[in-house]
Amino acid sequence: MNPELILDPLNAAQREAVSAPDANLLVLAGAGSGKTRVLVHRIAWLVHEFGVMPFGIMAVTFTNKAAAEMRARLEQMLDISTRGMWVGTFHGLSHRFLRAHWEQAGLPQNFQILDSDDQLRVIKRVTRDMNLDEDRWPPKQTQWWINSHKDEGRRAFEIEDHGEPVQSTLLSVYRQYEAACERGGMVDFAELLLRSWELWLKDAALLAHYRQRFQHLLVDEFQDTNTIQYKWLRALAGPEARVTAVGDDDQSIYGWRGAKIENIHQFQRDFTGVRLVRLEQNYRSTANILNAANAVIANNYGRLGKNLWTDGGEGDPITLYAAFNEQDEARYIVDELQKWIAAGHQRAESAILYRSNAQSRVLEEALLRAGIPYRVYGGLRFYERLEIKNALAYLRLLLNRNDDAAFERVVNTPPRGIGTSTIDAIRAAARTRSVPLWAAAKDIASSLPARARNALQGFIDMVNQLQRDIDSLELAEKVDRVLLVTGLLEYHRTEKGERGETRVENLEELVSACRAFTPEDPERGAMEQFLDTASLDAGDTQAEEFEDSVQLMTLHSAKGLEYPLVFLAGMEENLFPHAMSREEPGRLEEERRLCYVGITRAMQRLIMSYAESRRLHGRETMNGMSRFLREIPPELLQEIRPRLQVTRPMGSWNSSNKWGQTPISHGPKKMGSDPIFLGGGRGGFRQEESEGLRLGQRVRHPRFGEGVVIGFEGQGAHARVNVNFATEGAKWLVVSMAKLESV
DNA sequence: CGTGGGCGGATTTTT
DNA sequence: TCCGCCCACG
Repeated sequence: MNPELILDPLNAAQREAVSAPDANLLVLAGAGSGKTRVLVHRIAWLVHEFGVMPFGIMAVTFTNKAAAEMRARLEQMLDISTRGMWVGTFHGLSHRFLRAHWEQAGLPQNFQILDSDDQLRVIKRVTRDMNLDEDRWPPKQTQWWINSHKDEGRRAFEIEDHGEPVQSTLLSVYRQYEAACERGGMVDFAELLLRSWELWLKDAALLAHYRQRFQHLLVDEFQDTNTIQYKWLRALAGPEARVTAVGDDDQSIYGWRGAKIENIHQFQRDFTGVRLVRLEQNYRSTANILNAANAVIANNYGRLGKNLWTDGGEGDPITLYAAFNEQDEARYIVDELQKWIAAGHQRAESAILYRSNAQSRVLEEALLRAGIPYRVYGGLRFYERLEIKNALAYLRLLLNRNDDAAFERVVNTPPRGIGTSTIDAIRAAARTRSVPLWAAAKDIASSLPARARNALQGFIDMVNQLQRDIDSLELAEKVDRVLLVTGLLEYHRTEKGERGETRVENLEELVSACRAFTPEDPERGAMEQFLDTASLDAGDTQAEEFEDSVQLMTLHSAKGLEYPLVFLAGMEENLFPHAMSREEPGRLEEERRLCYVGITRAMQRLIMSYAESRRLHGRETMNGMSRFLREIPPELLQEIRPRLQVTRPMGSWNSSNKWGQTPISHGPKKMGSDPIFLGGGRGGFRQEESEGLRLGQRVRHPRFGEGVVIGFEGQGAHARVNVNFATEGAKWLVVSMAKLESV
């Protein structure tokens, strides 16, 4: 391959990165600056210019989606096979490594991956077994506590027990949890990384082997690495390997789950001769959008520094809509969407982004009313669904009877008369004998009362028999049989309502997924490998919605995506920045980065909105516009309903918040000066009030007194009326909200 | 064993 | 307000 072909399509900075010397490299890639492209071309460059064997390259990403995309683009670009190259997530690669070295890692050959749901179940059980009050020791929190230690690379034995009761207790749960995983041959997500790393440190020969092999490591989204991932990388790289780290400190939004933005700084200290290249030219957004993003992020401290620019045009101004309440906001968004669609655009080219999932409901209702198809991201993913988890648990139990999490899940699903007392007895026996639940169940079955005995024995026999029956079948047939024999399919089929229907469909989908599955490792069974995929991959690549629809998602899930039209809804204090993150400077900065991420998703048109009044947790709240809006230069913003004054809904209006705390009085300069926005009426619009107004009619307004109607604009709930007041002069009012009485 | 009412909590999410 | 979870009841 001609090296020029690799560099040709790139700009100067991209070229510099791609053709940098074969040494450590840090690429600061701004949003929309062609990050993935640089990564892929860099690999091509390594292969074609430096003669690196694909076999010696490892490329690490955070999500399976990113890994798949990288692989696809590599294969398109490189004219040699990418076989032998390791491309995957930290977890996926660690898993691969542990499968190859299970014995050295001290794992059973058939070890199984525990997803967070399973992990929670195990922790719940441990908590109960320790006779801890679940209200005082919520398993969710314990899970979080354990995981954050593991993400930092700390085992239970490494944590010092200060004798402080809370910490002591959590620590012993951690220990018990580790023991339970050990017994069941279960490995949670953090464990994959931790154990790989420990094995490298422990086994010098093994580490040397991998270091020898992978002389070239590339890491995407470097700002999202957590401590154990960084340690993992450092250990594997050693002093010799050349590491290319690509990331953007301004897009670090996962600090709350352990990502260490500092790693990107630390990288320059820990690795020798790191060359730094900044990618600042943006190919995605208009200048107005980029300038807004730059202005917002400039308020953060300690950045590595970066300024996005484009050689494209200014584009449309950014629209800011000051909604009366969340209903009004939703309706405005729907109106704008309809205009957009009417102008011949695809719905799928637009996205509505929000800070928290709870915000989607109102938006969905408005879209539903307008008959606009939409898709909400972030629900339960395929492999997380109850019926799928049930089916997978059966498969796991078939492969490994020691899998307690699986046992607990299916022993009485579908219900087969194995009640809590029986299960408690099994648990107790398992605990006293320190054996897995399955073994304990077998042991105590005969000593149970007849009914329970039969039920339990029936279950045990069924699983054993099933294993023999499906032994020679193809994966999909195996699963099909399991669904049938265990009664799972029938059970979900008889669930009432639509729910059962979808569940059966999902189970059928599972069988098709099995049919489509190609195992990679001939040494291991197909079902084992399928289960690994199910644990490590959320499965959201499949079942993509086909219909052209508006995309709804949180700001977090929007990272990495782009849309010609983007709405940022709910730009209010306490919502965004979220109340939980406002106090600490560090967390506030992360919110600001999130805002930066949101703004830079927009390609052509960005519409931001906030609600003066929002119903939240059953309360009418008035949060005021987000501080991030104030950080955008006013000349970039076009306020759709600029207001000179704000009145509050009658019930909550009081003079103390009339001026000083009214956001608009500190807000950006208004463009133009015409209409006046007036809040009025509680919780919505009064359609009937917009009727019966005619030109010349005398009306009375609660604040402005009497006046004469001198003009109309718009229709329906958006209709506005121009009233010439005796004392205040002419003002535009939104008919549906201003409490006008005819005189 | 399944459901319905009462209660408390209510960012963000990948692997 | 609304949703999910827990417990009590049928």
